[in-house]
Amino acid sequence: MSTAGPAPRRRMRADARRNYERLLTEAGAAFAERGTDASLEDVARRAGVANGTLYAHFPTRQALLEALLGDRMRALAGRAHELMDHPSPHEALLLWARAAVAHATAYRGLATSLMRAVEDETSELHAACRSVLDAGEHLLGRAQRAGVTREDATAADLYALVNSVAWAGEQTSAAQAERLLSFAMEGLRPLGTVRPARGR
Amino acid sequence: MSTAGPAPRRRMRADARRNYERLLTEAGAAFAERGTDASLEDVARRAGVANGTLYAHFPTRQALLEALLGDRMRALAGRAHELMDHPSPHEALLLWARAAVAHATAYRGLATSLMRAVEDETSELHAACRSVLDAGEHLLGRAQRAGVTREDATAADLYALVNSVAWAGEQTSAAQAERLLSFAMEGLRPLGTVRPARGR
DNA sequence: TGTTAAATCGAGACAGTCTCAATATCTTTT
DNA sequence: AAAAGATATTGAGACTGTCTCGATTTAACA
Repeated sequence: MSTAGPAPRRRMRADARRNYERLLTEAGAAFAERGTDASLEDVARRAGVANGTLYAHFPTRQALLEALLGDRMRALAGRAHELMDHPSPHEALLLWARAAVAHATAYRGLATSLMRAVEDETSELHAACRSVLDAGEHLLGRAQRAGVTREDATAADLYALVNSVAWAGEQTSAAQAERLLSFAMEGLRPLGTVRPARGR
Repeated sequence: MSTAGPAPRRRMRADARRNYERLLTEAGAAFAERGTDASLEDVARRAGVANGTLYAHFPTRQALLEALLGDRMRALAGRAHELMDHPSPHEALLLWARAAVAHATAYRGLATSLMRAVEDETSELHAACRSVLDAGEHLLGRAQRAGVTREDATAADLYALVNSVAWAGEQTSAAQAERLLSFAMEGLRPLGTVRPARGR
């Protein structure tokens, strides 16, 4: 639950702030149990508020997701920058990808929203998605410069890969997602090289 | 457009048969342009039929998909069996995976349905999905016995992989899907081996 | 306490899913 | 060729959901 709030130009009225927080709480709960397609009518009901109020605060579903996840996504981007110091560029990339998958699995249906939002400039989630994609690009670039990752892989590929794996995890199990991720990340190693017998 | 029809215990009435075919045609068109979430009300409208008629013929959306895709899916399974004779087990697996991705990309949203249906025994699509999964298992098994594919990969992994890639393709582009597929399939090679410099 | 800007309310317009009793249509039989 | 019987179609209706906007309420501040 973020404490940042909705970018208030001036301080919000007390009732507005209260409703904003309640809506966020209930939306988080609803998304957690029903996925990102949960009924917004229901969210408003659970927050004890008319649905018009929900739409006043969050004009779109993506706005709700941004409010719910924006901070965490920026933290994920930050984590990528920290990992730039990790001794093994390939390991760093794998660790970060794993974290990104975990993030994209927060709610059922989230991977789809994240994928849509990165393309759609008008989405409230767009900026957060971009920051994640850009962060991935740094890690990927370092791995490529170190010669431990295929040159033809792009940041967009990495973003799609992470979200695809998260999507698969939503449909089946976290264990399968982890296995898929390890396959795909191994597949990013350059062709014509000997791969370490232990996948680390 | 299948000519198999709806498993008629006895011959269908002429009007029923006509409506069945029309519904299938329009559903195919609607799914093609709107994805698998297209409005069924609209499908019925376009077919010039009341929506109750649609539900009489196809009790669920998945029933419609089975009628539309069942034959093609069984053909895909058949293709796997043909490929068992291919000289390169790894190449055979790759070729088949590519065909499976192409199939799962027929409609936007299809990958999700295919993933759901393989888990859900009550789905009308379940049997067709199983036959695809089982077919993949044969190809995968041969590649593993030949020592060109990781032992820890399962048929479920392959199924999930193919559908994840198809999903990514839906969200972005066929080109990116192809790249993701090639990464993942390379990643299926056994650890501790030298990989060919050209991905074939 | 009165004023005012801000926020909330909730009915209403619309679209979609799915069901089922009434009705219509085809097929078969005589 | 008409009636009987089986089969299929109809479309209104009960839901659930999205989203908007004019009327109303409420908090903030002098």
